Amino acid sequence: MRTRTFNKLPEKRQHAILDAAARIFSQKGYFQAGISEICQAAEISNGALYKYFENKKGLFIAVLYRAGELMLTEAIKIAGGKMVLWDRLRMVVESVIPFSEKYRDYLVIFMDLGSPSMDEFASEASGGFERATFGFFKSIVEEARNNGQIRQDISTETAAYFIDNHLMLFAFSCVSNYHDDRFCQFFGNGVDRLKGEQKIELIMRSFKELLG
Amino acid sequence: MRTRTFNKLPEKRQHAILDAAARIFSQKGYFQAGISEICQAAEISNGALYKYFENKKGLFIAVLYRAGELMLTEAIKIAGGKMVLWDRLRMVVESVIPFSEKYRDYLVIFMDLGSPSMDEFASEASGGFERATFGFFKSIVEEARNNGQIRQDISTETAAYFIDNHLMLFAFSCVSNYHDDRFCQFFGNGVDRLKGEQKIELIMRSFKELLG
Amino acid sequence: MRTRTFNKLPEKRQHAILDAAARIFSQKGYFQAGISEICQAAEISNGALYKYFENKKGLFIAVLYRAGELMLTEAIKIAGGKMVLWDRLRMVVESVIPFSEKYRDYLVIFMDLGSPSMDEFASEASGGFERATFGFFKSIVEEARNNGQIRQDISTETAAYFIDNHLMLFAFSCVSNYHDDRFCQFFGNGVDRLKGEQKIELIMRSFKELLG
Amino acid sequence: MRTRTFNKLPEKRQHAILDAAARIFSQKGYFQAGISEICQAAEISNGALYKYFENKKGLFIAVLYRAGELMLTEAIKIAGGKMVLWDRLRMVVESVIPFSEKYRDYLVIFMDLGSPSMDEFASEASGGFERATFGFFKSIVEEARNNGQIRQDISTETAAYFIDNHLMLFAFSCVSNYHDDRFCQFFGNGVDRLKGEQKIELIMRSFKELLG
DNA sequence: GATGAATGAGGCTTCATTCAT
DNA sequence: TATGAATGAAGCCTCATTCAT
Repeated sequence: MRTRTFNKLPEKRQHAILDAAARIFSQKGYFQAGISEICQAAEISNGALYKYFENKKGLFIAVLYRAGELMLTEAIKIAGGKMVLWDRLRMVVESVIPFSEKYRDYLVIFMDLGSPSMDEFASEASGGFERATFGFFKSIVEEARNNGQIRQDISTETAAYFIDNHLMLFAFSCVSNYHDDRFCQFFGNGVDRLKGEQKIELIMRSFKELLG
Repeated sequence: MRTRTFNKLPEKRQHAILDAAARIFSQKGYFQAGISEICQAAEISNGALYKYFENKKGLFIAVLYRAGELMLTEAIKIAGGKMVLWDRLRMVVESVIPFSEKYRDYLVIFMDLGSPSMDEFASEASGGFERATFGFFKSIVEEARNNGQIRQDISTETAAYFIDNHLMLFAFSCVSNYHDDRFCQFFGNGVDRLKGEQKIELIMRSFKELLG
Repeated sequence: MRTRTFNKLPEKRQHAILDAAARIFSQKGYFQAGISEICQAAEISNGALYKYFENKKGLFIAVLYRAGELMLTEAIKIAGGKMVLWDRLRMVVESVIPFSEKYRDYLVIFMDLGSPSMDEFASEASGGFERATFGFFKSIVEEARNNGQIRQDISTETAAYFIDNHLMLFAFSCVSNYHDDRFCQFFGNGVDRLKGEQKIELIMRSFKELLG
Repeated sequence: MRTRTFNKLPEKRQHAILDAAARIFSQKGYFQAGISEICQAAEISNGALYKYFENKKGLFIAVLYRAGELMLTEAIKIAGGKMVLWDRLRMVVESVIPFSEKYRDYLVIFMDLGSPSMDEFASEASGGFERATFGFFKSIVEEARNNGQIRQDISTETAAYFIDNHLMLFAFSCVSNYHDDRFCQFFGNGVDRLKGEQKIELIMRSFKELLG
């Protein structure tokens, strides 16, 4: 574990380094991102990086963990309190845009994990987080059904998976041209881009139409 | 466009070369795939490749076009004839597995386009195909609504996007560990992998629960 | 085997490359010799080197084989014909100096194999050659004993090992300050260096005194 | 000379540090040995090392001096008293094995000095010690000749050099695979390794056959 | 048109040495 | 005096692309 020396840094500095790495990784992708470029962005020497992390892979995994941390923090903010399903979903959907703006880079990186060339990293990060979102959506769906807020004949898995898919792809559409195009082709005129707020309303309409 | 010389090759040879390239691209990803490795797989010389295609990017785009071609061919097979919505959807869903087996490599490459580091290629391929699937799903949804096969209060876009999402992610789950894990976490026990047929039934159930 | 491409080069070019590599390896030692430096000396690009040899280690082994080749060629020149022991030994001893001048670099490299940090290479080259010199010395010693040219009570192994040691260390003294110093401390006044011819006479005297 | 601060350390600590450095230097060779690795082995900080020694080279020279010291101490134990030549030689030969076991690392380092890439260090250490062994062997040879224990017609230099060569290479064969192989090829069957005691007898036989 | 050897810039990583604490 | 984090030059190797044959 080379991380000992990294963990000794002030937390702000740690985050600044991971943020810088995330920026480069998100811009160029893992394989195209250069170590020197990252070091320059992080304002550390090449040597320092290798004191902090075993190698490029190790750095990337640290960035993934940071991404998980941030998402979890965000999730916790959303998960608390009692709420009608639609309010809660709106809250979640609305949180996507500021999150995707503030933590764009981490979201992009997370998204990249889907690529098969990243398979070696996928297990490193996805497991915990996916399981968590599943649990969360499952519980709010069940509660909503018990309260008669959604149709009785919809199974929990179906609803939870549907919600998760839509949210994931919505989040992706906030940071990737490809997914934004796709979203706009379905919901827009295929030429102009939809704005964040418009997307939110469309997502919410989908939820209501299919679950309500 | 060096493609002229490529097009002079017998079609079988063209396909064999693209297939070989697709195999390597899918195994390693665009950036990690080596030109020499591809040439070896395609049984052509390095020099020949640069006679056929401008450069690595040009080769990749040719592979993308081939992927689009194959998907379109498949789509056309499915699109024909009159059919009840559920039968048509089942037909589509069921076609995913053999397609993902036969054209695994192309599907994987297509999947990689979602990665932001591939943004420069995304426009190259997605546009045409996405627009096509949208049109297709939109038309069958509208027909189904007219025939009372699905709920009247569901908008076409919502339904078409929902269907497309599910199919896309199902297809991805057939070729990517990451997406397979995700699917199984939602629908399985999170440990064992679901088989193709089980997935099909779960997808169909989702369609029926949410649209029906 | 990357060597296929190397073996396609004209033999002169092959030797020129190996000679250049041998020069740098002998000057700096294996670990201190830089690939780029070698390429510059060999007038080839870095890339070419890695087409010819798997890596630095592979290049070094090729140099070792070349050294073995040269020594064997030299040995064959010496081994032929019938001769009185003393004449034969003188011939061998005398051949050391021109050989050490012409193939200084290879000799130095061969010498370096004795260092424990080179253990991984030692087996690559020594085995065959050592065994060969042993066989050669053993046969001339036995013949000499049968002809009454040396004392009857000296065992073959003892004599062969003695001869080999002296020759080896003599050869080393021709290319290494350390061994030259050592030789001169024993046989000279410890300050001035002995010349090649003087060394030859001293070696021959040793042979005669101890074997004769 | 940073050595002043080093000399202030308790002698045990000094030896412990030099022993640790010797261990690493012998395992990896001078160029492959890492300063940090040595510091870890010596349980001192990187900074401390540079307080004790000017640089890597300075540390290595200190290790060489320690090696010389130890060898001299051993030599003195052997040199004392009056003894028949063969007994004295046996004593020397027999002392090689325990010495090579106890001070393996120092012996290996000493051995490495023969490599031309170490020429810059060779003068640092060899001079004094070689001169000493020469003096020692010369005196016992002369005494033995005066007592009629060896043949009269053997010159002092020849005998001393012969003895020193054999002892040196025997010592090397105790710590280096390369030299062990060489010894066994000459005296063994070339496959099995000879044990220490067998080697001793073979060395002694050589001495008696050639000098006696 | 086809070949495949050659190029050389650029990537990841190491490590002797320094210096603020 | 001791620490150990930081430096950054230099090392080995890869690979997209070119070009003589």
